Amino acid sequence: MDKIERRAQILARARDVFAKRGYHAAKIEDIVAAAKVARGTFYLYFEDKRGVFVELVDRFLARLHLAIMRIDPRDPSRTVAAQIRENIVRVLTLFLQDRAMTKILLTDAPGLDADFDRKLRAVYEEVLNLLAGSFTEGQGLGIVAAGDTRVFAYLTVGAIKELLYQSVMLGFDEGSAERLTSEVFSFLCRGCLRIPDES
Amino acid sequence: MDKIERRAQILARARDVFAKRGYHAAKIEDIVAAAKVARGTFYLYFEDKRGVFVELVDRFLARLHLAIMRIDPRDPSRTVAAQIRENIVRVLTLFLQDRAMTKILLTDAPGLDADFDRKLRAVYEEVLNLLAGSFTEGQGLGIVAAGDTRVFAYLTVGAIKELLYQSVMLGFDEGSAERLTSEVFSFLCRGCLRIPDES
Amino acid sequence: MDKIERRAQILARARDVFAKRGYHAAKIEDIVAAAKVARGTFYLYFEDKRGVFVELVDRFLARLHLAIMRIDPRDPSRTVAAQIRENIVRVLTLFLQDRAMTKILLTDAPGLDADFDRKLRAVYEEVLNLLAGSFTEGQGLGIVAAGDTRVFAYLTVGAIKELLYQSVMLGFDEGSAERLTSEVFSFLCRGCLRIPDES
Amino acid sequence: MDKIERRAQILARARDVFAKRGYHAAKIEDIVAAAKVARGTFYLYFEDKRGVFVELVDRFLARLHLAIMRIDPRDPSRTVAAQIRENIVRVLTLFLQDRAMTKILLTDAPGLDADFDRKLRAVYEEVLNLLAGSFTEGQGLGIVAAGDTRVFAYLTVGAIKELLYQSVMLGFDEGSAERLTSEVFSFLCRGCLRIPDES
DNA sequence: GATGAATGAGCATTCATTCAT
DNA sequence: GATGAATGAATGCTCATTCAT
Repeated sequence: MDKIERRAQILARARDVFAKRGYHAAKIEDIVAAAKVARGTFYLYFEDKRGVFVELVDRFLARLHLAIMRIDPRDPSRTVAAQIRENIVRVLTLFLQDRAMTKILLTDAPGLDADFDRKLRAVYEEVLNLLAGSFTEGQGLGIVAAGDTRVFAYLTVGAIKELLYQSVMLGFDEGSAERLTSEVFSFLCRGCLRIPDES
Repeated sequence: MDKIERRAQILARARDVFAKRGYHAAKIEDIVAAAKVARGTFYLYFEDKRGVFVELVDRFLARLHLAIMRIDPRDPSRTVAAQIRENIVRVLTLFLQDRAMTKILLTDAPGLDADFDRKLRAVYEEVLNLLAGSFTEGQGLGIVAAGDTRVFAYLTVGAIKELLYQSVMLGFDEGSAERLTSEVFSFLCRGCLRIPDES
Repeated sequence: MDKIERRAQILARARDVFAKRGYHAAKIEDIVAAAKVARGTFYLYFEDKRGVFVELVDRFLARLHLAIMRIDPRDPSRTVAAQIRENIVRVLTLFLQDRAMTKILLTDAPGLDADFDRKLRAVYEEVLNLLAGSFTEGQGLGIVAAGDTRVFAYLTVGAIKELLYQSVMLGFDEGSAERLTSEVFSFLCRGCLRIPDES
Repeated sequence: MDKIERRAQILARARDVFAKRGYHAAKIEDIVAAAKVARGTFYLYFEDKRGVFVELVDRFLARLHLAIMRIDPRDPSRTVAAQIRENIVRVLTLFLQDRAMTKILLTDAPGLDADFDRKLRAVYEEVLNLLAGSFTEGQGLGIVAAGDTRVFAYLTVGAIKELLYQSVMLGFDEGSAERLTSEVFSFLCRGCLRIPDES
């Protein structure tokens, strides 16, 4: 087993342990036992416990980044609606394909420490800005409701995060991505209440 | 200062410390220093570190419980819409009035340990069932869209949780409850996209 | 309840707690709870935890002292044998009447700390010297076997201590003193083996 | 130094510390200092403080068990008297060779906690039963005096325990085993008093 | 490189003792 | 005197990290 493989092995087992036990309850002991390497070997490949954790989250965030594509209203080949759905389906699929990382990202990553929180918020901010920006742009095109687009972004992201968390916790399979996308998309288009909104 | 006050004092300072540092980084040392009591005094009022934490969360959840009231479609004095808005405003106000607890509940409470997680999920499940049940009832009355009401519940709760978390992190004041309620209510009624939903 | 009584009350309850739990496992909390006085009251009557313990042992040792009377071979009214038997019966009765103190003296008193151990050894030494001295005297009178009288003293005291300890632990009642005295006396006179001793 | 040696090293130093200070006054700090290992190393080899202590006692009790051999009255090669003397000499030698363990066993082991006390009593009971059984058997063969054999067993064991304790405390050397055996054997055969026993 | 034994700083918790009321 | 809340020194134990082999 070469260095690359060994590193990947530790990373993957660390991910499982973090997902199962949570960052604090996960002991280096658990990780090296799961990865079938010696304690010292762990430190040959990673700076420290925080190091593996951060790398796991960073890698996943990078993939998340790739999954989110800017909507182009002028794209002649795909409607805005289609592009939005594609984004949603890509994001849901990414998360549903990696349950462990979903759990880690949603429950352990925030609160690790001040430094990491800052970085996480920066990434999060970027996603929110992209989303809020798109909403603002969409308002100009008449395809987004009037209102505080930043709040729209929070509500949208929160709705999806919760759906993902519950899906992963309750064990929805990844095939659900399509169905869940429809539900989310509908929710974004028309909400769930059919009550005159006088506000 | 009598026992009740002293207990409240420690509880309040522990809350601040947990909110600021997170459960694991919060040391008993920090708590007693903040509460200006001796180490031993802390253990006079609470079983252990977990004990204060659990009590803080339990108390807050109890208040949350009181803030959520069942919607009565037959109430002649208040429309369903008004009742929903009142619920939302009560919940948002509760959280915005106690930033520390909001942070604790949203980032530290899940992941404390298996036992507490179970309890937390049970409470959460109750809220979700109430909401999903109301949605199902609402579908019969024609005031809730067709679809998986459990998913609606996840999306709704997630949207509100995220909004709250961001509000608290970014420092929105509690006066925002009214405005945020309007945004949430609109979102629930009409979503945010104005795109034909062919799904 | 006056001071004397209160003091006696605490002393008696402390004795029970020490006997039941042992010195280290006995908490001041247990003692004051058993004596039905406040924590602070305990310290009005006794220096500290060690203080009560030492007083209990001292008092008991004083009574033990009184129970052991020098054998007078010239006493015309009582034979030596009778005097020895009386000593044994008095000692056994004293211990059997106060099970708690028996347990405390035999298991907790030695090992309390270096200082107390010294004192205890001094008392013990006195008893041993008295006994060994009597044995030596007895050798002159032909009523004690030849041999190291100090060793005789150890063997005698040890035999009685163990018998007492077992009697108390197994719950012999104090009425057994007479019977046990006969057993001990016989043992001292003739041993238990009927084998020619060629040594 | 390999694992076995290191373990033995800690065990031996812990024994010395327990013997010198007593179980409760012995701090982990003292043990690791004496063993010249780090605090954590101690916990690498033993469960906890109670763990080392129990292991020390268990090991010693196992050796004690081996030292005590059943008397066979039909053995043509050795008289009963010789077998008894051999038992006594083996037991005395074992204890006199390990002063620290003698002190630990006699003063610290009883009273550690309820669980250990139970185990200890069980071992003790076994020895007593063996002894009392032998005495009963001996009565049938006419080589043991009439009387309560269980009491004989208590008296015998107590006499030896005390002799050992004093020997160790006062620093008799192990060469004394032979002489002490003679004294004990005589004591068991003929007692120490030369007074007509009319009981 | 790999190993796993060794390290020791760090922390929660206990409990004898004090002292303001 | 009596009370019991408050105190804080003391200590067992954990676990991330290091380093000799």
